[in-house]
Amino acid sequence: MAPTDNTADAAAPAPARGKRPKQGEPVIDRALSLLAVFTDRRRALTLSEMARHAGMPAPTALRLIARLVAWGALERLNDGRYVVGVRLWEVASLSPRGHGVREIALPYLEDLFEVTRHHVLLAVRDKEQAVLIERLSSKQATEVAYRVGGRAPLRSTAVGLVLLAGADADFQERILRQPPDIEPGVAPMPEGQLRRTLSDVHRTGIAMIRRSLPSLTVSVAAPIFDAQGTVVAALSIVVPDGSTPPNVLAPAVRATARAVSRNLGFKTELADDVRTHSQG
Amino acid sequence: MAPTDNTADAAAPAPARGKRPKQGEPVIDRALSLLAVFTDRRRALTLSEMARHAGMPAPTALRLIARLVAWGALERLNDGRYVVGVRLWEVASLSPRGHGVREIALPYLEDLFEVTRHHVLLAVRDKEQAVLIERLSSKQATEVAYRVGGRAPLRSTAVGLVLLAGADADFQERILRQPPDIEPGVAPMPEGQLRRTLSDVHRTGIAMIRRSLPSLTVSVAAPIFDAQGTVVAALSIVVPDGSTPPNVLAPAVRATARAVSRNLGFKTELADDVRTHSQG
DNA sequence: GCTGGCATTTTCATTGGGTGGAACACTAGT
DNA sequence: ACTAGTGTTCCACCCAATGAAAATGCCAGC
Repeated sequence: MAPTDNTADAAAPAPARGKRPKQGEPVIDRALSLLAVFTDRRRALTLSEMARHAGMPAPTALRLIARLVAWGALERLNDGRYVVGVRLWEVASLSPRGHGVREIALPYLEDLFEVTRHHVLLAVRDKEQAVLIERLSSKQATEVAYRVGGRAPLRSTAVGLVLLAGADADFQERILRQPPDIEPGVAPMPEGQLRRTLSDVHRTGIAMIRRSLPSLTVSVAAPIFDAQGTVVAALSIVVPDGSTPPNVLAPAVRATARAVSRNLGFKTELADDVRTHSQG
Repeated sequence: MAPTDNTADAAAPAPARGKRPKQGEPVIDRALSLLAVFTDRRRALTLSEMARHAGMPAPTALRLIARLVAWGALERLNDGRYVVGVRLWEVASLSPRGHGVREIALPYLEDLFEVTRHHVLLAVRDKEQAVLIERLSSKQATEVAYRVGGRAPLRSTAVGLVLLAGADADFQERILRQPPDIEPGVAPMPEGQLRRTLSDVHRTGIAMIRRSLPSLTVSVAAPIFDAQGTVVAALSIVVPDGSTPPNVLAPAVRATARAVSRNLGFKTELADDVRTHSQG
C-alpha cells in the first residue's frame, strides 16, 4: 500500500485574507474551499461574501455554487444567502468516525447523562485537534466551551489528552514538541508535565482537566477502543468544580467507555496490547 | 449485477444534448457523485467500486478522490478503502436544517425521551422525502425502521405527514397526485383519504401512523415552526402498539414541539397564520 | 423620479486543467 | 505460469473552466 500522500497541504487551509490570484487551482479544491468558508459564526453567507472568503472572483464562485446547490451541498435561502444543505449532512452522516461511533455510543452516553445530569461529550481526533462528535446537555447544565462539530485542542482538554495518549508515537512527539497551548482558563502544561500526564492517562485510562472558563469545571475522560484496540474516540463528562468528586466520576466514565468499546468489538483481554494508529 | 446507474445523477439542468452523459460533465458534479456512492449499506468502498458506481474510469476517479482525501472529505482506511471523512461531517454540522434544528431541539427531545423511554424522532423535509435528523432510542426500545441521516417517505410516516401538511400548496398537490406509497407494513392511503388526513393534521397539529413492520408500532408527530411560522421540522414518538394510548401521547408530543418552536422564535399567537414555504 | 453604489448575473474569447486509453505493478486465485 | 482483478503512473488531446467586462437587478439617498 503506497501512501500516495505528500500533497497534504494542497487542501489550502486558511488563505488568510490577502487576495491571491490562485488561478490554476484544481476545480475541486475551489469547490471545497467554498464549503470551508462556513464556520460556527458564519452559517449563512451571500455570494460575494463566499467569493471573498474563498478568494475567487464572483462569477467563478457563482458557477461553482450553482452546481453545489443543484446537488444539495448548499441551499439558497429566500434572502439569497447560502447555507450548508441537508444533502451534504446526509452523506456526512455516513462518516464512520463521525456519526458512526456516535450511533453506537449514543445509548450509553444517554445512560451516563441521565444518571449524572451533566454534560457528556464524545470526540474523535482529526489532524491535530479533537472534533466534538456529540454533546448531551440538560438545559440547566453549566456553560461549556465547545459545540458539536467544533474543534478543541488536544493538549488542554480531557478528551484531547485521551486521544493524544492513544495516538501513535510519531504523532505524539510532533505535538509534544510544539509550544504549550494558550487556552483561556486552562493551566498550560509544559512538555515535561505533559509527558507524565500522557503516561498516566495511558496507565489509568482516565484523563482530567480543570478549567476556569467559561465557568469552573472539571472534565473526566476515558478512551474508546475499536476491535483492533486502537483508540478511536474519547468520551468525557464535564461537571461544575466541587460538585461531584472526580474519583467518583472516573469509574462511571470508564465503565461507559468500556461498554461502548465492547460494542465496537473490543475484547477487554487485549487491554494491555493496545495498538496505536497513525494519521496525518 | 449491473453497474446500475452510470449516469451520475448530477442534478444538472436537463441534459439538453443528452448525447454524452459521461464525457463533458462538470468536474464538481463528478466529485459530488463520488460522495453520493456512499449509502447506509456501503460505508467503505474501494477505488474501483467507487469508480464503477459513479460511472467513471478508474484513473479519473483516483484523481478526484485524491483531492477529496487531501481536503478531508474522504478518508482512506488502512486496507485502502475509502470512507466519508470527519472534515466533511464537520462542515455538514453547520447545516441549519441539519444540526441546526437538532442543536436547539435536542434538550427538549431528551426530556420527552426520558419521560417516555420510547423512540423520539426529529425530521426535516428535503425534496420529496423526510430526512431523519435525530433519533433517541433506549437500548431496549422496539425496533424502528429508519436511521439518522436516512430518508423516509412523506406519505406513510407520521413525521412525513406533518411535513407534508406544512408544505406549500403546489408541492402538496404534486405529491398528492402521485400514486400511493407502497411502504411495507403501512396501510397505503388513497388520495381522498390522504387529503382528509392532511387537513386533520393541519387542524389538530398532530399526525398518527400505525405500522406493522418491522414491529407493531404507533407514531405520533407534531410540527415545529420557526419565527416566520413555517413548518421547518417535525418530531414524533414511536411506541409499541397497545402500550400507551395515542391520545395520552399527543399532548406531550405537542407540548415538546411547541417548546422547540418557541425556542426558534415562534410566537404562539401566530399559530393560525401559519405560512408555507416552497422548495425544490 | 433620478442617481450612484453595490451585488448578482450573463456573455464570451482564451487556455490550461481535466481527461481516459494504454501500459504498468501488484496480488490472489487456478 | 497464467488469468483476472485491483491500484497507479504517464501523456497527448481538447473541452470545460476561467474571469474581465458588461449588463442587469436592487436599494437608499437625494
